[in-house]
Amino acid sequence: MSESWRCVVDKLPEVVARVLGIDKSIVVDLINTGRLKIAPTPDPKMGDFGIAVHPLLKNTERSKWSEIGSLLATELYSSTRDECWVEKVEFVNGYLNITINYHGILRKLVEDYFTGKIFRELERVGNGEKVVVEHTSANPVHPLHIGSGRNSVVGDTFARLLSKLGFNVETRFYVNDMGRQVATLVYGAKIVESSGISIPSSIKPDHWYGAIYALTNILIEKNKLEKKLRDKINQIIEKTSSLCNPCLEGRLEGIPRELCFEFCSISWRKNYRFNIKKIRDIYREIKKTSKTTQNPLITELKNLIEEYKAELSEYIDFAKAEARLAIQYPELHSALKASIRDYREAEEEINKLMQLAESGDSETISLFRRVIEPVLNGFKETLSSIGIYFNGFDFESNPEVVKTAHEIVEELLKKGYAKTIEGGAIEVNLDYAAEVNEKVLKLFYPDRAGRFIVRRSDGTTLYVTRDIAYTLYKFRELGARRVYNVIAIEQTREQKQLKAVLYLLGYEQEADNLHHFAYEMVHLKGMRMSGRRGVYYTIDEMLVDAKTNILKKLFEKQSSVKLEDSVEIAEKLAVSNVRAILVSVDPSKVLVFNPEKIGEVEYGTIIQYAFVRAQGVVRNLWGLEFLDNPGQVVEKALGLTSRIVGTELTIEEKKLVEDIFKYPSILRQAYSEMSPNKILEYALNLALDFNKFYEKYPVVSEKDENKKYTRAAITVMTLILLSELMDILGFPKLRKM
RNA sequence: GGGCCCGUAGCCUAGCCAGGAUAGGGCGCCGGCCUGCGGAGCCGGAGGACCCGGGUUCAAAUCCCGGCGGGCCCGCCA
Repeated sequence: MSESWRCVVDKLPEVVARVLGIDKSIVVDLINTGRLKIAPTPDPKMGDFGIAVHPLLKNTERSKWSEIGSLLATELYSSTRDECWVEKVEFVNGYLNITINYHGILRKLVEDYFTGKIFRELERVGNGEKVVVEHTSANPVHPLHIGSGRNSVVGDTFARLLSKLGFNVETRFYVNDMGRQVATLVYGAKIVESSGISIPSSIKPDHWYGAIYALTNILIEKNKLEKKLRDKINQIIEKTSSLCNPCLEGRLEGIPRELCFEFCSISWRKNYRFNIKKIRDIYREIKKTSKTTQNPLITELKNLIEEYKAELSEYIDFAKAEARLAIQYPELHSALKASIRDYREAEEEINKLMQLAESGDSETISLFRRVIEPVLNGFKETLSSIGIYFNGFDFESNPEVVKTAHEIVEELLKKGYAKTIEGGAIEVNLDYAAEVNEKVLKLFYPDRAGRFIVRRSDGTTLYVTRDIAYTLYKFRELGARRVYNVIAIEQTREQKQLKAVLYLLGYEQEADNLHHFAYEMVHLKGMRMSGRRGVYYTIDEMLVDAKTNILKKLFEKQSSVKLEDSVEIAEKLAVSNVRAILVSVDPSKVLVFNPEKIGEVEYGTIIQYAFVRAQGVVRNLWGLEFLDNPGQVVEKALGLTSRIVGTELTIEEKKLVEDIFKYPSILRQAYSEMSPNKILEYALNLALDFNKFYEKYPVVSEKDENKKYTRAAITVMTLILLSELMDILGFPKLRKM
């Protein structure tokens, strides 16, 4: 269809110039500047696409529009009918509506698709260029949840798309094995190990270690908060006590007597058991008083109590999380609780572990690796269940990369972009860099570029520093010509800093070819996820929920599918639906997901169903199984080319032909705009349009041979495209359902 | 305080960058349709201040300005 557009647009200037007696170049200019626009019509009855010619008629009286318009239509028709597959041109209130001869297009499509020309052309986009896609890269301290799942699916889908476009794609998982979070996990795991507890064979390792991490973190944080709360209470007691006498003696302006009594009550009973409830009562009174009084002592006390309340609610969150985990994992809870008594000791231990790991202490590094390994195995298991595999895992603690990180710091110092600041840390001044380097300026504009630390005062590197080194590794060691980092949008600043440093160090090409593929967060309805508290909705659970839902439906409708097949089918549909949900929304938008409604979002099922139906047609037509031998089906279909003649296409058929025509441009668009959601949307539309076509027009039993083979060709093209799209979307392919 | 992103029916979403006709889908809701290439479907219906207010234009969901609401970022964290 777009070829027809282009063709018509090419002819347009000459026709318009002739009819309106204006200069051809004016029209060309209007088209090039987008003032003359071409777009699909809102209703196929009006034609297939229309050109809005209002700007040309601007100076013409409205009453003469139809006269001139009709003339334009006739002239345009006669000069495009043969070359541009145009069947009809009509003028309707300011639009030239063009109806296409779909048969011409269909014949071309059939040839291009069945000879594979379309797919070969698409592979020339990448032309074998090496591209590294880093995705998932979740901290190995808890199982993959729906947020990391979005990363995985978006990244994997994009990588698959790049492969289809002929890029030589390598996917990498960056394992963070030396940060504070991992150190916390290792600290907890050591306690568990020394208590003689080993992982039960029935529990998936990432979930087990996720519980250890959460409990360790919770116990430390709780302990810390307990101490803070106690301090705060003491401060409140002190404050109120000091107010007691002055208040009673009427030396505090604007404070009611009742409040004074409350103050004193606290003061007088401070040597007995303290009643926490009292604080609430006082707070209520103080809030009332603070509305009428400006007394700074009251404001001070109010702030103090508000801080206390905030800390208390945080404490309660942790306590709840602890209680839940204590019930689920009693042995872990009691072991950890017995050992984590003072948060200062624990944090000291954790810091020690971090420093040892960063300094390259081989024993510590291997301890870290040993703890992380089972978690990574859990990740791999989850990911493989949704069809995601990596070409490699890169460890942050890799000595080579750490060494490069230090070299980068030296280089930055030498070039004058970084300097040692007070306290001994090394800081990069990007504000200065932005003044001398336009690329850096543009990267952050209109925001200030700012400064950031690349080496701590104790000599260790930071995440960004190591990330810079890792990026160079991707280009130099992995041989990437281009790199996509699928990383949460919240890390945009860090990704810019990384890019800026590449520019500053003279890696201009690498910086230009480094892309941050940013995606927004996933919010769960009715749940605030937090890895630190062990609250998350995991991919594993999501898959089970989806599967259960599908099975329930399957049994309700009493399908002809055999019982032993139904579980497998439900599993594959679950994978499709889960992947579809996670890729369905534009990456720049927050994805809100309600686990309760998992059975209601079934994009995957819809696509699978169309795929199964199309296979059914081929099966009945030629007795061929597409999944066993797609080549044979295509060959058979190619034989139809000569038999596609003459018949008028129905609206549903036209719609499908249009869809099929769009395929290459959709892939290119999804690639250049980094929006894999467009692939899903397109696949969904194709499936829906196919369902409508399928419902209305028989293929196998059609008596009119022209119609029959035309429809067969459309069906096979749809089948091939659905198959290609499912490759990209990472759906398993069903034969029956 | 500064910077970025998002705001489209009860819910979710496309369209916005490159302004055009009746704002496209899906879920949910209501009403129809099974001797069929498998009904996990199809047909029809109800349901919209395209967040608000200005501006530019023959024409604004789309561009510009100003608000409002939500999210994210501005660490010797990762």
